[in-house]
Amino acid sequence: MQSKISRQIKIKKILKKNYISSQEELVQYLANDGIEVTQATLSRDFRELGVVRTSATEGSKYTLTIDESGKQIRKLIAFEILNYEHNEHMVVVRTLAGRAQGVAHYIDKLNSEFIIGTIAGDDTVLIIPNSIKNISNLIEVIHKIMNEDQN
Amino acid sequence: MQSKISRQIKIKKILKKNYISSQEELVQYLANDGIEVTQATLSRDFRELGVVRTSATEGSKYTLTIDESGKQIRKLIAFEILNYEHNEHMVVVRTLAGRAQGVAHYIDKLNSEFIIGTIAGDDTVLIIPNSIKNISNLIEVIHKIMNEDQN
DNA sequence: TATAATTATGCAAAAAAATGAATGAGACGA
DNA sequence: TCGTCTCATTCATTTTTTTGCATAATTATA
Repeated sequence: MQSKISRQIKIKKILKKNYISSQEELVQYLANDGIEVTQATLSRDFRELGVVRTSATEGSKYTLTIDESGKQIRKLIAFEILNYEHNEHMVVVRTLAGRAQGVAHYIDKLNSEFIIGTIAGDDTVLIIPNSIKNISNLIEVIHKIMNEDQN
Repeated sequence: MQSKISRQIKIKKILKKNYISSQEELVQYLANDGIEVTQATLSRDFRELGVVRTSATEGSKYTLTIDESGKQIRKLIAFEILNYEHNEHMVVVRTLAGRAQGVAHYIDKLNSEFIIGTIAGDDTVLIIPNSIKNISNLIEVIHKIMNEDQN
């Protein structure tokens, strides 16, 4: 029996390549790969991975959503952000090298009313508030992201 | 604050702002923030976070390395990569939306002899081999990254 | 080199996460 | 409405991870 993460990696691959329309079906696919799990576990995996049922031409199938709502993504972002600073006009977030684009993308997708845009370099994200009056609200948003750890 | 991840986030912040030259010292800082841990735990945290002792002007201090060797980064990359495909000339890796830059950065830093460069869009990384003869070696590298989960 | 200071690690306990079995909940067609 | 199918959830259990303590190993210092 492999680890959870390797099972989830496998799930991503299978969903990408095959037409899977029920969790039980995926149980079979995984079994063929020597991974034994029950439907209950897949239900949880799907939630964590952000898998959704989409209606295809023939019936419906499961697809990977590339959305940013998964719990793992949130943890990931928290890990990537090192710190932040701000002045009266904007907030600058420092990230691990090469991760700024990803962090900015996540922040964009939050659709926060306080943010009108982000710009990302290699390890720096610039966040522009909709008003300088909202800098503090904006900081609160960032702070929350950094301390993301509730399950 | 209780979880490991939030403690490590805090550690990153503290190291960034303060001059910490021993693990015991950090124990104190954390205690001031209401986080109680022992030196043993910090020793392990440092390894996981890639914290190193650097010699500063006055003595030595601990610094965050922004390197790509940490175990957490490897797991993260494996999570971000969805799949890959290739033709005779190159390999194309698909990632979660907005994560391609980060993945490409990681791949660059591998300094693989088989890779002469990467180009990243939003969710796609193009990897160019040093020779078309090495496509298979290159694929092996990618494959290994995707299945990164040994502890 | 000897001593002190600091960090890493083996081990056991505690805490947290993952999992399966059973079952509840919801959708859908007969 | 009833029965069927599928997914989500609860509960109990197993497995894994985290952690502190004690101490070994290492590093710095006199």
